[in-house]
Amino acid sequence: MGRAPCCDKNGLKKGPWTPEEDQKLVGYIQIHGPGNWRNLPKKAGLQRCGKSCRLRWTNYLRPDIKRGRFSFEEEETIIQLHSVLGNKWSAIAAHLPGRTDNEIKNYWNTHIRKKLLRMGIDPVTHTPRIDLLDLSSIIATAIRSHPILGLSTLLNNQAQALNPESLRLISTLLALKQEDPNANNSHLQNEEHAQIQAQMDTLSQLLQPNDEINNNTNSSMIPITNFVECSNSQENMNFLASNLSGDDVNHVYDDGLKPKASDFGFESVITTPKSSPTPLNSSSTCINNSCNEDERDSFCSNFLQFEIPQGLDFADFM
DNA sequence: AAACGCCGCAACCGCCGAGGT
DNA sequence: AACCTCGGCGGTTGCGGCGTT
Repeated sequence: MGRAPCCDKNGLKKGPWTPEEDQKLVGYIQIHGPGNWRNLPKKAGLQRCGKSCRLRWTNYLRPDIKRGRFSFEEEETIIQLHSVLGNKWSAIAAHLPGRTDNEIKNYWNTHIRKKLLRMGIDPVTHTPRIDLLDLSSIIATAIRSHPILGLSTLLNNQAQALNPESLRLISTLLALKQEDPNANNSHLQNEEHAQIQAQMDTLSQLLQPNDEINNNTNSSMIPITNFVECSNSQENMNFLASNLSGDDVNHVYDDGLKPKASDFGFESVITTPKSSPTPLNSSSTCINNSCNEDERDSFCSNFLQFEIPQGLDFADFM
């Protein structure tokens, strides 16, 4: 059993603060400073416990608190710091002037966490989790939107026919690829390459029986195995990412600006594979002006590896 | 217009560590 | 060493606003 809550004492008010209470608290602190929180409410004429007063002050009334939406830079910083610090909200807040730990925690739980989950990233470990992805929609959208695969007709008509085993195989394949996102196929170990090839062959077979239209449109098709055989895994992932849709394209940060094209690059967040022939700002990737938030989410889901920002001194965190 | 469900956020709760006695 | 107080932290809750049906 823990200590009894400090608010259990008789007559102490709980719940939302009134403007009058705020005024009393601010007025008292402006004159005397916070001092002893336990004694403060009595001296300030408040029917609150000290803890409640402290929380109200630190999370809401403090004059240096910055309100409004988190900027893209702040969001990026939170994700970076969280990948290093975990749920150390106060430590994270220390690097975001004007933001409280409570505010950051709320923002994490209501926005960032969900976003990461949507991207297939484990919000605890910050690593891609293929089991978190809504693979059916990803694959469906990707294939539907990418004519070079020649599977658009197949999917338009038979998306439901993609059985769970097919999707499982695709997920296995993607997971394999994600183990070494920098790897060019030519660099794959023979064994790994054979494993991927085997997966793709099986997938092709699984797709085949349902692929009536496939047979009618053969002239424009390339084998599905080309999906992994194209220049490298980076392109495969970009291809998937580039075909995802989202709902936050018009997101406006509190600086009044829409995300810039460069924002979508997550330059400081993502480790860009140096071997990639397709730079993040290339027009052939999703990183362009027409890219929306979910697209960049999806992009991150495949490549998200957090770099330590150069400006951060991690001695501070230890 | 009403009912319902979802979401975001302020506030609360319980625990912990530091410091004092 | 044991106990107590206090401030701080992270997890959770509950209410109000908003959108949808």
